[in-house]
Amino acid sequence: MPARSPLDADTILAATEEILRRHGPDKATVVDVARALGVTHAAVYKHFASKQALREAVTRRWLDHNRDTLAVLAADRTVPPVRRLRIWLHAVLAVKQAKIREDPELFAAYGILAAAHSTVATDHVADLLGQLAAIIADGAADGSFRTSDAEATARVVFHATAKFNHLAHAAEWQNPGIGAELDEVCSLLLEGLQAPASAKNKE
Amino acid sequence: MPARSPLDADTILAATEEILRRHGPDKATVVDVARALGVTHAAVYKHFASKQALREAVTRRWLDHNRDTLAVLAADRTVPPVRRLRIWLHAVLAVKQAKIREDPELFAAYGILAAAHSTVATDHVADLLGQLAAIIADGAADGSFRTSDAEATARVVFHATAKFNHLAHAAEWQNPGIGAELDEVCSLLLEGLQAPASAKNKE
DNA sequence: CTAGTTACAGGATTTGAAATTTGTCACCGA
DNA sequence: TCGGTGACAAATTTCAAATCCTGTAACTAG
Repeated sequence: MPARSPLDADTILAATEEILRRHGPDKATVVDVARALGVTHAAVYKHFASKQALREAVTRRWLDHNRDTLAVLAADRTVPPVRRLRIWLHAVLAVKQAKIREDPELFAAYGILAAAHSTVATDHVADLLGQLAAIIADGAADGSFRTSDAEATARVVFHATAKFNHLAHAAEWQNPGIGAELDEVCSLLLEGLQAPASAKNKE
Repeated sequence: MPARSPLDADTILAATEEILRRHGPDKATVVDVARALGVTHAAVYKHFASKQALREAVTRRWLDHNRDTLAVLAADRTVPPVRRLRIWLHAVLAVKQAKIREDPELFAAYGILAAAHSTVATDHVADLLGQLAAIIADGAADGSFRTSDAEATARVVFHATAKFNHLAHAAEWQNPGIGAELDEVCSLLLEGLQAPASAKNKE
């Protein structure tokens, strides 16, 4: 007797988030999720192919929200590219710091996916690189940045700020000085991006 | 009957390295080390206060060797600072890549220490920062770099190259493109360090 | 045909007892 | 007194049995 509820994917995702928050990513089971919904675990498998797929859907939800938040900053033409780049790089760090503070379990679930080489993580990086490339392209267009290839430059900037965007450094983001460190790295990178004509630094 | 051998700290370290290589850092025990030396494990504790101290001593040996290798590059005044910085940053990566290839178990032992917040790891970072600051100070002195504080700048450069020097990224160092990525980051950083007078990039 | 059920095989995880390891101590010989 | 030994308590690890979880399948109601 199913009693009630049509049980759509979104309802399952909400319940999964709740279970993840309560039990943490290691102890959360599909059976727990089903129990919270008042159905058998097989019902969940009608909507999601695997436990992995369920975890990915939950994480993708959060990452898509982040992507949209950051996209607003990246696309804001009222802010000059030099300043926009700095703001955006800080925001990338800030949204992750906020998640760790408010939803450590869900953040840990994200970490597990990334370690498992899920495409969810790599897709998100691709999204971020696209936004970064857009900022840099804007800067190249208005003459504030000197670059021949905005996408390549975006990758370089992303690598140079790995300490502030890569999951592997999440433990260090608790450190109070981390924002100032990012600021200093930004300053040096911006010097490089704005540098005139280019010195032959291969010398 | 001790039979032979005065058994000094160095002999124990050599045996420990061998055991670590054979068993890996998780399965290597001090009883194993003692057995390999033909003594009881209590004898090992006469020379090292704990298993942790033994692991640290083995790792410190390797790190000190690295430090010395890199110090030669850092102090080589025959190479101009701009080029020396690039070479040194590549060498930091290269020595770690080599260890992973040749001695994966010992490298893993290093990772365990770093995760345990041993001072061995932080001391080594301090050493590297000192070398980096020396290169940058040389560059400031001969006018190739513009900086008011070589040590602060060294920290910034180190953070910006975290992807290529921080243990957390060790898995990515297998990737064939990693050297080229570092090269690109170096180029951008060098542009920033060499940039004239400075643009007010706070704008 | 969709969205649920029960039943079940195979794989992971938990559990608790046994074994091993760590670290200490009293003692011993050169 | 230095460098070793054997015996030991406490903590940790191992291993096998039991349990639980994942994923599939055959079945059912609307």
